[in-house]
Amino acid sequence: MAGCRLPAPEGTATQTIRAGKGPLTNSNLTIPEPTVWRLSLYLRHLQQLSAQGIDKVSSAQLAGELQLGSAQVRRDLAILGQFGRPGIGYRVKPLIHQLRSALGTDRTWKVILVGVGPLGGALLRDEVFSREGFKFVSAFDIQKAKIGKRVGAVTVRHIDKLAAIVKRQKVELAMVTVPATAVKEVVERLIQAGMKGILNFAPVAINPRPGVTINQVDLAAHLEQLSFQVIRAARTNSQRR
Amino acid sequence: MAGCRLPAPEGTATQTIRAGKGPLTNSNLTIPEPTVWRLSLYLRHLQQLSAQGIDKVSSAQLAGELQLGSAQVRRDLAILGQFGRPGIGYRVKPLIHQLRSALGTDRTWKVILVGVGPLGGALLRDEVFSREGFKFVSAFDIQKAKIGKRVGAVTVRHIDKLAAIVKRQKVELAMVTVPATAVKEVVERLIQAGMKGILNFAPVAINPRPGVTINQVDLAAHLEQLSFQVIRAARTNSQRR
DNA sequence: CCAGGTTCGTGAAATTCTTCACAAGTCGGC
DNA sequence: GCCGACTTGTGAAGAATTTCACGAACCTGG
Repeated sequence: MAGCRLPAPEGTATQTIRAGKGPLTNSNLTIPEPTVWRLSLYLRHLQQLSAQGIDKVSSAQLAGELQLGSAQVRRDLAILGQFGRPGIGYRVKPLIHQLRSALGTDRTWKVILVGVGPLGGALLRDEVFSREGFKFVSAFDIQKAKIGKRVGAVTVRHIDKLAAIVKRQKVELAMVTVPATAVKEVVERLIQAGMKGILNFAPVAINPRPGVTINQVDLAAHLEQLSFQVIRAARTNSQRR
Repeated sequence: MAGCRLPAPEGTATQTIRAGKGPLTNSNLTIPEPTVWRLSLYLRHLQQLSAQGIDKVSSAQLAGELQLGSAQVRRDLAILGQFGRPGIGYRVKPLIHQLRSALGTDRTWKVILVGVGPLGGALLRDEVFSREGFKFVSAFDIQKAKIGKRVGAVTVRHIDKLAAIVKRQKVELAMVTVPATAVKEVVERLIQAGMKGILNFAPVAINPRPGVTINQVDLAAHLEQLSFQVIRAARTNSQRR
């Protein structure tokens, strides 16, 4: 999170379904940070609806299922352009397409993973990523014993091969699942190799470089948030006497 | 940074923590949601500093390392009570203690995990959780082949034993790493068993029950956020001509 | 074609969160 | 004991986000 609130010109596909009315295509709008996060939520949920054969949905329905306000849903979706139709709701398929376009997953991203421990291995095997447009092209580790092994769809290579492969294949995203002590060096290598985005799973803060986006996934923090909320719930309950 | 916002916007309640004077304390203050998330950040970073033998730190220093404003750091920490000393900064150890107290990790939480696939196995083996006060007491799966195996510190049991063990051991938190199709049923069982907090790793929205906190960790969403930011960075760069 | 029931998009209000800016506490040196 | 350099905590201002509430679009059935 940090101070990451940059302008986000949203000038994507101009596919305006509506006929008749002026094609109010989206223009240079900055998408609020909290909204971007919710876009992922919407996308995920719409995909489920789509899988169930549902082809239209109202803001109220989405809101109910995702525990949000309907106005919020409408405001969020309106940022992508006019997709809803009054009296009808949103058509699921086009909306999914538009969300992917906004998030950047309307194409395939090449991804590498560094650190094939238990967590790294699990991520390599998880099909959810390829389903969403992220394709592992290689994995790296420093332990000899792991080199050459096949995990998920890729073969583990020695980390010294990293730069070469990243450059040859023009990989733009990386997931880092190495021990905390190794993170700094690995990230440094990745940046040198020209990586554009890095997802770090170790609880270590990295000072960023211009032109490179570094995000962190802190699993312990997720549990802490849960613990906090559980306590809070208990407290407010007992106070509600 | 990463998990900026909570994946699942929960019923925004209010937590009260009281700020008195001395070391302990806290009372009726509602902690803003974004702040709670940052508290985890601070905690993680302070633990690192502490491990390096550093015993005091200023808001400006923390802010620099975590990419925040110093005022924000001070405002956040001030919620816990007066811990800083003008001219000095914050003492690391007590601050850690206070953060853990606020987040609820000043004690040990018993945790179970349901769904011992690759991801579940990785989580069971990850020591970061016990380091932060979360202790796995058992793991469950439905596949016969896995029952009885030892993963990390626990033995895998059949899911039918879930309710009994949860009740006997008074487990309050659960991590769910089962396939999307099974989530609903598993969550239902957990709630029946009296679970207080549930962390769901499948990309499925769950409708919450009163008294139970359900949070979601959506790994694909984290990648999507990264992809979005990378695109945005590229765009703003090219526009800056 | 109208009436009644829905539902979107969006100004404007309300709320929440962040940043500014400064009084006041703390330290070390002399 | 006083000075200058630092640093916190916090009112107040500012910015961002959410929510309200309403006009207009849209469908169905008469």
